[in-house]
Amino acid sequence: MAGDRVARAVRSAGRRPGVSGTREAILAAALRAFATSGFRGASLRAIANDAGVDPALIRHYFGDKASLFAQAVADGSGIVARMSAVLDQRGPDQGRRAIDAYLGLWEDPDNLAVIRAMIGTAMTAPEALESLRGVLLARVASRAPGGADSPGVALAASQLLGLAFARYVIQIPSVAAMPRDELLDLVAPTIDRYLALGEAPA
Amino acid sequence: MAGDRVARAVRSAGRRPGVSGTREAILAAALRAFATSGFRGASLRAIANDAGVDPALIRHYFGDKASLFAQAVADGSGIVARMSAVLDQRGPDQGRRAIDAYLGLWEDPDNLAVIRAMIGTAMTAPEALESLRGVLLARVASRAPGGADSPGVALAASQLLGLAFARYVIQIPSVAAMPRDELLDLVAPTIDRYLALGEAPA
DNA sequence: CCGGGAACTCCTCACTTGTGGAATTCCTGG
DNA sequence: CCAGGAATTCCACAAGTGAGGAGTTCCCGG
Repeated sequence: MAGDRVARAVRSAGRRPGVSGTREAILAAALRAFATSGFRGASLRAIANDAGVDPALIRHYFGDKASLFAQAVADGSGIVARMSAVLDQRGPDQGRRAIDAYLGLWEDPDNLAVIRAMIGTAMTAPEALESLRGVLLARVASRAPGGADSPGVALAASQLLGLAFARYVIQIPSVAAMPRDELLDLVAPTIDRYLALGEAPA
Repeated sequence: MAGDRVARAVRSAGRRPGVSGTREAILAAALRAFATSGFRGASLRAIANDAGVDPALIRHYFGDKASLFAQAVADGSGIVARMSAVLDQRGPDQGRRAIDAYLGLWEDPDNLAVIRAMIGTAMTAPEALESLRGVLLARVASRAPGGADSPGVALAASQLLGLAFARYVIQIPSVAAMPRDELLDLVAPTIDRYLALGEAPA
């Protein structure tokens, strides 16, 4: 039997040659897992398996499960900035363009994973809610014309959120199946009206 | 020592005298747990403990954890009917009345628990998503004028959902702190416009 | 060229979870 | 008044969890 397991065998332990991108693979897998199973439901073993890696490596790189989550969300949270930046542009067809850009963000599977991870965890973990609100508000508040965070922008954001939720999460047929152009036509006036609230104040 | 543990002692096993309302206590505790921890995160032992009951009683009454969830949601899902009924009433100030009624539903802690349980679980458990969509659509589809489920009603629902989410879950300051009347004034035109879509088709 | 540290794997521990069986006490219908 | 069932408890199990220790292989700076 000693002659049997010659060289490679089980590839046992030890460092691999070359660069491996393991860290990034773990973060991506973690985001997927947190998005689809929530914080508690996502298991480190499943994440490691998805990343093609030993579970102990997660501990090696990130320590805690909570730290893993924080890192994964922070890593992918550039999309939060892009989500709120969507409402920055002004102009004649600002509503149409905002909705179009916003829906585009939700249609990217990677972004969807981040969003679902944040919202899903925010629903079940108070401290995650804190950080989510913090990140969202830091952006929203920064671009208010009047200094405070503007009701118009917030209402526009609420419509966009509800729309994306209905279309991509709950998947209500009439909204999920509607052609993009038609959706834009129907919802753009709403966004335009909300955004105009901040421009003609008292 | 025999004289010591006279009567009550550890209250060991056996049926309790009188009615107990245990079933209802379990359902209520389950709803709380699912709302705050999600489907996976809620443990049967924690639910039983919250209800002041032995974990095995859950199995006795409901069998599966999934069945428990289904029962708990179905039990509290009168609110789903009320949520979609909100969009039934027509008239001059239909938008205002719909928003007012809808927000009222979210402000009841019991209802909020059901909603959070459904949404939180829908985000993290595909099979729960199926049943959630089914329940919602059975109601929404039933009152469509054209026979199919109407885009106008669905869009109105998406705005209401996003609004409630921003106000009660994420708690964006400018939306959460806004007086009810002001909110109604700002959002009612949107709802009115969406609902009018179904009335003047081609 | 060699030694320290980084990358990586295996194994184990203590704990929690969902599920289920068996026993006990009480209520109620005949 | 008594038998059957309902309500309730304790105990046990197998599986999965997060955490951590110990060892192995490789890379790179001196």
